[in-house]
Amino acid sequence: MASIKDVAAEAGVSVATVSRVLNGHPSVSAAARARVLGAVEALGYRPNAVARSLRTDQTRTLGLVISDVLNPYFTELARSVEEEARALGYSVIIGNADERPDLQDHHVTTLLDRRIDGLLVSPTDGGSPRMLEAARAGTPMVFVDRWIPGVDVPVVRSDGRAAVRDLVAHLHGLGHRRLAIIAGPAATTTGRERVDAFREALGAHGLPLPDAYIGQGDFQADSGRRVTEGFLDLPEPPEVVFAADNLMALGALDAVRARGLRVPRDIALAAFDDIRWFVHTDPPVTAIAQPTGELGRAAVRALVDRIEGRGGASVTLPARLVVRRSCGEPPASSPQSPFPSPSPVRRSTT
Amino acid sequence: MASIKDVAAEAGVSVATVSRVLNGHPSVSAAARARVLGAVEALGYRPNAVARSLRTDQTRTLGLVISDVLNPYFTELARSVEEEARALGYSVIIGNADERPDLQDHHVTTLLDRRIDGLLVSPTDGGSPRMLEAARAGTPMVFVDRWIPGVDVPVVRSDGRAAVRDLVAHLHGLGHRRLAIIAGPAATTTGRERVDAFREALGAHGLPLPDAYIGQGDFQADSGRRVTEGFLDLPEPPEVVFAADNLMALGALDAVRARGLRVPRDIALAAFDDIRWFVHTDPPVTAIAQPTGELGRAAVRALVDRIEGRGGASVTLPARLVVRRSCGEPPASSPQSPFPSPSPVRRSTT
DNA sequence: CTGAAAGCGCTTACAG
DNA sequence: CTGAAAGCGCTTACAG
Repeated sequence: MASIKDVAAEAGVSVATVSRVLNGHPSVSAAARARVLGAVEALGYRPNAVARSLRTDQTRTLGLVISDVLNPYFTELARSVEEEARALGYSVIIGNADERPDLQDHHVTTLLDRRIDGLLVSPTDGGSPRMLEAARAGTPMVFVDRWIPGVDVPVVRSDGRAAVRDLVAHLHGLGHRRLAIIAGPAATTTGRERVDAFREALGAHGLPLPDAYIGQGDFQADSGRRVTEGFLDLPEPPEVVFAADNLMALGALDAVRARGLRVPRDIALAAFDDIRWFVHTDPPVTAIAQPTGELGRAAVRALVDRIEGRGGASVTLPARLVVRRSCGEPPASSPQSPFPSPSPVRRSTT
Repeated sequence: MASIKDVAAEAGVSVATVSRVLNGHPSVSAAARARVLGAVEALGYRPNAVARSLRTDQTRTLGLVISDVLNPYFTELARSVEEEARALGYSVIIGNADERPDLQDHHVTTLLDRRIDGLLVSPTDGGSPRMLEAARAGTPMVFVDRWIPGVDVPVVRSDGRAAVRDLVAHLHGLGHRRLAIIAGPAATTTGRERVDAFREALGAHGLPLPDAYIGQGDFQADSGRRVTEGFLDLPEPPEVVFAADNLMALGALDAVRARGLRVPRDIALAAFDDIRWFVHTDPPVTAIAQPTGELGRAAVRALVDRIEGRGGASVTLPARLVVRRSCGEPPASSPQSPFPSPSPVRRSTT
C-alpha cells in the first residue's frame, strides 16, 4: 500500500508538503498542491489512520458498549449513535456485553487500548475497576440509558416514571388489581428504577407490590419466560405482568403460549420499550416507548462536547405510554384517554 | 497515560525488555520479568494498541459491513461474528450500510483506512470501485450472505432453494395458486436468487409468476408495505405474498392490517428469514430459517484462515422451512409433512 | 539475557 | 511556501 513517501516521491515534494495538502493547511503553493493531488490520485493513496492516530493522539473514534445487540432497543440506539457520530466526523466501535459484566469489561479494555477518544456506555453492572478508573482518570465518557450512581459522568437517559404511572392508571382503570413485574437486574439503574416507579404508582392506587409479584429477570428473553412460569404457578397468579424490557416480554409470551393460555383473557401483559413488532403480536402489546433515536443522538453530542472541551451535560427525556390491547379492551365509550395524565399518552391507532 | 518508557524506568530495564515480557518472549530473566510485571501493575500500564499496530502492521481487527443493523437477521449474524472473532483473538468493527451503497462505501473506506486485517461484507450492491480494488489488491476478504459474482472472494451463505421449493409445495398443497413475491433489490444476489428460486418452484407446479406478482422491494419494511398495497390494489390480488426478508414481511403485515384485512383469511404471508417474533405474531408466520449463527462463525473462520495464510474456502449451508399458520391451516389429518421433501422441514410446535 | 538503535507512517514546530 | 528533523509508542533484528 502506497505511503506518504511514495506520494512525495511521485509529486517531487517532501512528505511535509504532502501532509500539508492532505490536511488542508493553507501555506502550500497551488502548483505543489496540484502535483500532490495528482500523485495521490495516480497511486490511489489513502492515509494510514493508525499512523495518524499515533502522531496526533486522537483516533476520531467513539466506543459504544451496549448491553445486548440482540435487543432491538439497543440496536436502534446504536444506529442513532453511529449516525450522529458520523455527522460529527467520528467513527464508532460497538462492543456488545450480552448483559455480562465480564464481556463488558473486555470491551471497555479493548476500546481503551485502542485509544478511542471517548466512551459511551450503558453499564450492565456497577462498573469494573477499569471502567471506574478510566472515568476518574478523565477519559471522556457518558452513560446512556443506564448509569452508575456516584460516578461523575453525564447521563443521557429517559425518565419512565410518568409513563409507568400512566400505565398503572390504565391497568387500574381496566379493573386489574393484582399486578406483577418482571424486573431487570438490581445491579442496573433501569432494573431498579422501573420496579420503584411501578411500586410507587401502585401505592398511589392503594395497591401493594408483594415480593411474590416481583420476579427477578436479567433483561433477556429466557428470564422473562422463567419468571412468568413462576407467576403462573402461584396459588394466586397476577392479573397483569409488566415486563421491564421487550425481550422479557417476548419470554413472557412464550411462557403464556406454552401453557395454552391467552393474553389478555388469562393474563394481561405490558412492556417497557416499544418495538415495531408489538403492533403485530397476538394481541398487540401495550408498551412504554422511549425516544430512542433522540437519546442516542443526545448522548453523542454530550460525549463529543466532552472530548472537544465544551462540557457535555446530562439529558433526561420523557418516555410515553402506548396503549394497545394486551391488557384488555379499553372502554370503547371514551374517545379520550380514560385516565387523567400530566404526560403525553398516545392511544395507538393500529 | 503511562507508556512503555515509564514502565522501563520504573522497572530499571530497557524498553526492549519490557516489550519482551509483554509479548511473552522467552529470553528474559525471571528477575527482570518480575520487576517489569511489578511496574506494569504499579503504573496500571496498558500497551497502546495504535502504536503496536503501526509497528507490526496488523491490527487484530476484522471489519464487518452489514446491510442493515435494524434487521434482526444481520444483528444475529453480527453477534456470532463478534463471538467467533473474539475466540480467535480478533476484535470486530461493524459498519452499518442501511442498504445504501454510499454508506457501505463509506464504511469500507473507513475500515480500510484503519488497516483492519480482513473484511467481511454482505454487499448491498455490485461493489464500489474501492471495495473491488481492495479485493483485487489482495486484502483478505470474505462475503457473507450476499456476494458479488465475478470477484474472487470466498462466499459464506445459505442456500434457500430447497426450502423455497418446500414452501411452494406447502402453499400449493394448501390450495393456493396465485402466489406473489416481494423481492429484494436486483443488485443483490439474495434479491435475485429468492425470486429465481420462487419462480422455478412455481414452474415445477405448473404455476406462472406474472410480472404483476413480482414487487420490487429493498429489504426494508416500508418497501414491503408499499408493494403489498400494490398487490392488494390489483384487479386479481394474489392469494399469497412471500416476502424475501423479515422486514418486508413486517411491512406487509402493516399494509394488510391498515386495510382491515386478516392473514391468512384474506391473504396468506410467508417470509424469508425466521425471527423469534414470528411465533407470536397474529398469526404466527411461516418462514424460511437460515443457520445464522453458524454462517457468522464459518465466515469468520474463513476470513481468519485467509489472513493467516491458510486458504479460506466458501461455505454453503442449507436453509429450512418452518411452517406456522400464516398461509392457512395445514390439514390436521397429516402428522407428517404434507408434501414430499428432500430437505429437512420442521413443523413448528409453537 | 539485555540494550541501543532503527523504523513503522504520519504531523508539526522550526528555520529558511 | 518548503524541507529536514524530531517524535508519537511500540517491536525486533543485531551485537554483545
